[in-house]
Amino acid sequence: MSENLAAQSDKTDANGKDTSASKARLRLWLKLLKATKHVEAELRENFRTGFDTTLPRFDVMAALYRIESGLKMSELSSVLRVSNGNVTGIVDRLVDDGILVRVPVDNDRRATTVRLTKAGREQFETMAASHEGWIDSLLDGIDAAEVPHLSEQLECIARKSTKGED
Amino acid sequence: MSENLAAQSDKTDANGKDTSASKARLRLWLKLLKATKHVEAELRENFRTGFDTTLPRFDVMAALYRIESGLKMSELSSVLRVSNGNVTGIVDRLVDDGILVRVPVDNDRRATTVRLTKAGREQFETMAASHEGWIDSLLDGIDAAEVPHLSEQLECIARKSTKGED
DNA sequence: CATGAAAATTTTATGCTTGAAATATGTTCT
DNA sequence: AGAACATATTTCAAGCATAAAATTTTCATG
Repeated sequence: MSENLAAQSDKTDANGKDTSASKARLRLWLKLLKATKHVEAELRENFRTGFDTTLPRFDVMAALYRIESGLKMSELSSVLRVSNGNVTGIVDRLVDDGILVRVPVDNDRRATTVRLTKAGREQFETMAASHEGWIDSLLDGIDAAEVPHLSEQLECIARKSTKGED
Repeated sequence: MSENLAAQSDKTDANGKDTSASKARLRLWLKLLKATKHVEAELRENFRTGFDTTLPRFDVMAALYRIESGLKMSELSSVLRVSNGNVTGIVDRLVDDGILVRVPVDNDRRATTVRLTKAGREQFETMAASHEGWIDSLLDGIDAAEVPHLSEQLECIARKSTKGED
């Protein structure tokens, strides 16, 4: 849990804020969380009012759009990093809406592949264009020149779990 | 939705990656999301196995710990930026567990104030110490010198919604 | 080929989250 | 006082999310 615990003891700045490294990281985390939640909330609202859909549905569609041959349920679940049961529910609803189809897998009756329908692909393309615009304007407070550096810092956080495949 | 759309047209780098500003922001957003989800997942797991509780419960307790006099349901909901109905449910369960009490508000029988019990304060202190340590180690890939700059960038994203009260 | 372990998925129980409708109380204005 | 509006909270329906148990099918091995 970090080696230099002995060294730091309630330093505070002129405003009384704790300046220890761990408090600074805690504040950074809160800001990270706040920024992310803010963007997520805006996106959710935009998806809801603009397309009557949700972020999780969009995420599933996005994953399947890239892989035209489709993905197995377990692959979807691992790409999206959500639980198996969760994927089952989201996919069920997307199938009901004609956006996805389940295709049996040859030689393995346990598994099913999931693919976008034509309608699903078309809907995704429309939504993806809007989505990119929304993100662009939500993040327009960030100087373009800073983006690479910022990206790199964020990688440092995510890196430890996932063998970073972009 | 951003003024300079006419100017950018499918530039790609040596690896075929789209290098337009909006794609770069999109990738930044995906990294931001990934980092945040990763930390959240670790925290959830730690709260679950270590204290048999959840992040939303901790958030409620944290908000109430700072304000000893308690908060009204609506205040909690606005501090935490979650819906009213959501707070109702979380508070209900925390009250059942003896961590919170509901106190009627004088002169307004519509409202109730919510406060931590003594047990609640004690539990929170224990958990907050662990929480700070978890964050410290989850973010230890970030150079301490970078924290202020990074914080500032993140503020740029969150700023547009919330009149930033830290 | 039987049996048991492993794999893919679904089901179940519980909780978080939202938006909208409902309930109850308070305030204002005539 | 009564009507109309506003505020505080809860309830409701739907969906998202998890972990754990259950189901079905496959595979390996004796």
